[in-house]
Amino acid sequence: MTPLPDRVAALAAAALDAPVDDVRALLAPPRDRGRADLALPCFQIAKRRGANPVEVARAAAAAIAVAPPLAEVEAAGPYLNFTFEAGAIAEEVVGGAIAADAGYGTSDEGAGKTVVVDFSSPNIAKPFGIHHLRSTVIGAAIGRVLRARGYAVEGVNHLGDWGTQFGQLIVAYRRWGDERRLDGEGIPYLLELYVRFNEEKEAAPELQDEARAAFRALEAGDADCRALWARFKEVSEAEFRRVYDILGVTFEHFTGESFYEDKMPEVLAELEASGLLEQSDDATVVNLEDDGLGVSLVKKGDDSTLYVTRDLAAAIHRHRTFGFHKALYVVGAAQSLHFKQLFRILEKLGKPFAGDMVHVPFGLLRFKDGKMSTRQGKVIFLEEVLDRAVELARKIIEEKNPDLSDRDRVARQVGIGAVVFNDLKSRRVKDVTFDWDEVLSFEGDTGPYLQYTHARCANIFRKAGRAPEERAADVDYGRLELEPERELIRVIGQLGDHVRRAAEEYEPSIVAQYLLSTAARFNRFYNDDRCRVVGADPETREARLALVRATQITLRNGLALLGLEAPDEM
RNA sequence: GCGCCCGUAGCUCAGUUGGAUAGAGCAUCGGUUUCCUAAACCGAAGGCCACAGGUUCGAAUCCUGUCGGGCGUACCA
Repeated sequence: MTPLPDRVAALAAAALDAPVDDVRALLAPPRDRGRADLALPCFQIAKRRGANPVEVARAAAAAIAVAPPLAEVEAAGPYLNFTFEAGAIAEEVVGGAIAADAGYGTSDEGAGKTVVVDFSSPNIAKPFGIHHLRSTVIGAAIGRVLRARGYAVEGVNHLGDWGTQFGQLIVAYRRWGDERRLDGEGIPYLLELYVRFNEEKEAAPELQDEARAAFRALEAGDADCRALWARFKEVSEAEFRRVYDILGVTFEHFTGESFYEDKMPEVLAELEASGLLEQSDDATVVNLEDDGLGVSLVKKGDDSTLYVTRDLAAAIHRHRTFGFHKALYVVGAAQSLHFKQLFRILEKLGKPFAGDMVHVPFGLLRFKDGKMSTRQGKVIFLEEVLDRAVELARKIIEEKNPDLSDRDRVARQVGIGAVVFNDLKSRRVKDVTFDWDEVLSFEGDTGPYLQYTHARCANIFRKAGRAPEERAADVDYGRLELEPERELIRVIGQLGDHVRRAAEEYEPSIVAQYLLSTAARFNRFYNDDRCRVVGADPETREARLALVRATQITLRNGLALLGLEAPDEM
């Protein structure tokens, strides 16, 4: 059956003598106040024919025959408002959501297309800090949203496992390292060495030269340096995998920067052949001054490589391997220039896919008193944050629902949900200031609020003595006619639109905000005495159970896109 | 200096791609539980949408400029 908005667009287009597509594009749910389900602003259409929009709306309203599924067509000033019969819209939205179930909100518009998502990408030998959560959680959510739109997604963890910093670490370890402490303490010990190196470097600048030499040796294949590097990497990956398990984040590929080591000579040769390389102060650069992008250093004075060199190799390799539709880089906004340079160089190399590469930036995580700095040891370990959140969730459960059978599991779901949601709820470009109170908040616009709302839905089914999956044969959707019900139905009907926008804009917060408004609508319904489910007459009860089920599906699917679990009880 | 990003309630943020009277959460004050979990709900208070111009029937949204903040600006990533 044709979706209701399309049918309205057809009716309105006929009455207005305007193209259906134009009308369909203008048709939108009105802002909260109105009662109508859809509204059509008539300004543009009126202007095109030099008429008064108020007149146009009034004439159109008179010309449209009000027949099911429409209950009312009204001209409100320059707007044309449409209201559906309660049963028609409820059947389409609620019935549709229940029928689609896990598929509700998805689409196949990306079928046959592959998107590569480069995200998380922490640096080896450094702790997985709270600041890595941003790329990890945002990138993972973008990947899930794209999959929901039908795209094939290749998630790549571009581990920072190559570069001068390993020269630094090798130097630090050779000078001050202690085998037993490395064995026993792992990453925190490596962090200690890294911090010490950066402190001592202040007084002894020659240390930096030593570090560059060590990295050069590493790149040249020096056995000793290799062994140390492999050791650092092994210690780090163990910790990272633990964190990813906790967050439920997976990758198709764990190809770090070192993976491209043997692929860089080819790129450098291609750059050379294209005449893009210049010598400048001993270094090898690509000059992008004409594009207003400065110069990009592809090789240092000592011939060792840089970040951009590896990213060029990675981009070419990825296109060769995946033939991607888009390649996304979920990396902090601070690296905007780097990506502009990278994409521009690919363009200059004549790579046809250069235009399909997208930097998806996000804002900096900062402390109240300034920037987070690994070099100074100013980091908050992600695991500490998660542990505290889970601990607090456990405490709250013991207070509010001490009989809950699955306490540990739910505490984990809720605690982690709070931390993850907190990072996804605002537009990603905004800088965020780390605040324990905010991260550990479970009330208001939070993940636990959404999870709690979902649990309420599940609880209604328990109270009704019904399995949520069980479907009544006949539901009289016309019973859903009270205002709180109608508003809940309207919002449920918009999941797919919001998933689409989130995919188009690579913006998980669109889903997060949508879920908050869905939960708010449901809770209003839930708290309204007129809308009680279990005590209602049999017909109304069935209809409301269907509405609760549709809400539950919407919340559960949306939470899943963000990487949050949806417990049935908490 | 130049480039990119941000500026909406005391604080943290939404604002459906330019539409109707700018909305939430937190904090403050007041209320709701013999009734499906109060991690909730209802109400009060809180606004020069940084500022100034411009485009438009219409601007928080688009353009220009100013101010404020953040980030970046070659041998780190």
